[in-house]
Amino acid sequence: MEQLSIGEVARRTGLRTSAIRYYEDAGVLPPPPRVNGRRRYGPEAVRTIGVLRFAQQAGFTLDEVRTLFHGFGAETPLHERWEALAQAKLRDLDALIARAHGMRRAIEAGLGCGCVRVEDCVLPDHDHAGDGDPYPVRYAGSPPARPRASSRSRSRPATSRSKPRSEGS
Amino acid sequence: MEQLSIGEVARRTGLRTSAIRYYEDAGVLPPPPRVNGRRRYGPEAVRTIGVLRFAQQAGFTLDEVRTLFHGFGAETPLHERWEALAQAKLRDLDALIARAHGMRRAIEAGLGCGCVRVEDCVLPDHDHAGDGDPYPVRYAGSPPARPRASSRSRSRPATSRSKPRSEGS
DNA sequence: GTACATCTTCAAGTCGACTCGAAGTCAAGG
DNA sequence: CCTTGACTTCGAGTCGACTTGAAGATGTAC
Repeated sequence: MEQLSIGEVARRTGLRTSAIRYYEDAGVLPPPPRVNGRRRYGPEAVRTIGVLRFAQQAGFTLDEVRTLFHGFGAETPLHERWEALAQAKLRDLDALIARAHGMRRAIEAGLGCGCVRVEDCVLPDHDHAGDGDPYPVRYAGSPPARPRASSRSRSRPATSRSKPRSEGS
Repeated sequence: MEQLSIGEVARRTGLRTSAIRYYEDAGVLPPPPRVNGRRRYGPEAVRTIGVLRFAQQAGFTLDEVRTLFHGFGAETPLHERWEALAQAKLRDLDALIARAHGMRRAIEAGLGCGCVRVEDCVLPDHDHAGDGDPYPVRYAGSPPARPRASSRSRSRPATSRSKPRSEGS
C-alpha cells in the first residue's frame, strides 16, 4: 500500500507542506495516521486536496470547503453538497461580475472627465452622508510582485463586533 | 470661510473619522491645518475624499490613489493621471471578469458531477505539480461600517514561484 | 559517526484597509 | 466644579490563507 510523506503529497499537489498542515489544523483535511510522529497519507489524499483546491478556485472559502467535506452526512453525494452551497456562491459571483463591469465603466468615466484639479472633479457627485459603498468589493488585480507569505495561528478567535460608535454624533 | 471638523467631514462623506485619519497617515490625504491641535478642513476636502472613494470603488488601491493624487506634476490634469493608471487596471479587471466566469463554470461543473465520495471525484483531473493557480484574484466584501458577512479572498505565490521551496535542503 | 534531508510543533509575520480602545486634551454648559 | 462630547495619539486587533523561522527529532546515505 502506497504511503506518502507530507513532502510527497506537497510535490504531487503543487502545494507547500505548510499549506497541507494548515488545512489539517483548520479542520479541512483529516489528520492522517502517524508513523514515528510523521504523517503518512494514502494516495487518495492527493485527490482530496485536488477537490479542495478546485473548490477554492471556484470561490469557496476554507470554511465552506470544510462544510463541503464534513458538514453533511457521510452518505450525501458530493454533487448534492455542492448544490447546497452553490446558490449563494453563484449570486456572489454574479454580483462580483456586475461590480467589475461597473468598475470598468467608472475607470472609463475617469478617463473622460476633463478635470484639472482633484477638487474640481464632479465624478463622485454624491456629497451626502449615509450612502455607504454600494458593495465594497475589492479585488487585487496587479499580481503582487512578491506574493509573500502570510500566516496565522489556528483556532477560532471569532470575536463578534458591532460596537456602538461613540465618536460622531 | 467654512471650516469643517473631522467629524463633520466624516458625516458628509459617510466615512468614520478613523478612516480619514488613516488616509492622512497613509499619505493619501494631506494633513490639514490644526486649530488647538484639531484638524480643520476646507470644504474641498469632501470632494477630494469623494474622488478618493470613487477611485477605490473603481478598483484602485490606496497606493494607487496616492499616486493619482500626488504622483504627478501639479499641472497634470486629472484625466491624464487616470489614463496613466487605467491601462493595467482595466487588464486586471478583464482578468477578474474572466476568472469569475471560470468560477461559475467550475461551480456548475461541481453540480453536474455525480461523485459520491470526495476521493472519487475526477473534477480536478490535474494531479501534477507546478500548475499553480492561474492568477491570484482576490475579491472581498466587507463593509467598513457594518458587520456584513461573506468575505473571501484568494491568493498564493505565483505559478513561477521564485521561492526556493525547500524545507530542508 | 556524521552529515544532511525531512520531518515535527509552535509562535509570529504578512498583506490591505481599516476599526477599536485607552488615555489624555479642550471647550461649552449646568 | 463636573460632565459631556468631540477631538488627539498610539498601539493593537481584525479578516483569510497561508509562510517563515526556531529548535528539535528522526531517517537515510556515506
